[in-house]
Amino acid sequence: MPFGRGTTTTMTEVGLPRSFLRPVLIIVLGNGPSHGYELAVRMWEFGLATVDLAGIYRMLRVLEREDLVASEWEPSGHGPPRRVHTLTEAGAAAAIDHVAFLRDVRNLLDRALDSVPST
Amino acid sequence: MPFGRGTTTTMTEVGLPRSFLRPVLIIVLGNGPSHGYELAVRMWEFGLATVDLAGIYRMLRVLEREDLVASEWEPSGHGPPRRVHTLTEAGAAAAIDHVAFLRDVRNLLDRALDSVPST
DNA sequence: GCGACTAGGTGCACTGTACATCTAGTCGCG
DNA sequence: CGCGACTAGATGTACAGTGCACCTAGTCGC
Repeated sequence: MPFGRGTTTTMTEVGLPRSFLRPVLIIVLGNGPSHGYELAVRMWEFGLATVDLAGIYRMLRVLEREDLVASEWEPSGHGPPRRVHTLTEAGAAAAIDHVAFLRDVRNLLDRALDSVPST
Repeated sequence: MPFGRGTTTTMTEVGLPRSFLRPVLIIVLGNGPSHGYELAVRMWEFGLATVDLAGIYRMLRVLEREDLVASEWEPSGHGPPRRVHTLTEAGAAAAIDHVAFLRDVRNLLDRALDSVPST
């Protein structure tokens, strides 16, 4: 999974639209603290189609301003220092909400797709 | 279902994110030609959370520029004339693609939600 | 004539995002 | 040592999408 600089990992297969960046980012952070670069991998595995590193870093700053995420620098001794992000309590609550949101979207799609005649 | 002027029908229940406006609009148009005002109702029934009339009219113009939609004015004898929109051949093909897209999103969400420990 | 309702549309400010570009750390190699 | 590859994070900018307020214009009932 190579995440080149401004790369946008355009998979041949489809993926979740970019508008899921925020919920997915919070949810994968619920699987344990991590730094942006690795979060990109997790999000990609989660099904997000286009994973833009720049967008992730920006979103992490936004979430930090909103107190859903806290971060601290950690020397890696194997490259530049990493900024490790953790969900705050509010963030963990948000994660639960976002999972519920994704579930709702899935259920809506289920119902909606039933009503579509064509295949 | 009252769609006041700049109304944004904020349902208490959740709904599909606004980023689905384009695919949903094309899909509901596949159920038969219609005018913007009624399309809003169909989209709302389809599960779209926030239905902004202004956004729909704008999107219809965009789709027309892209030759996915054709429109003609029709006097209604019961209010102002309506602009009735029809899918072009390319639009019908796009509708099929968009249904497939929604199906893919649902399947991705299915898999992704399985991997989430919490409930 | 006037207000309610239907239908369509514009203007504008704000947000989100893609893409390019930049900094800076480690490691391996000649 | 000097240099390139790789990892990690960040900014700058231009452009698209959207939310909200507002505007036009038709019919109908009073």
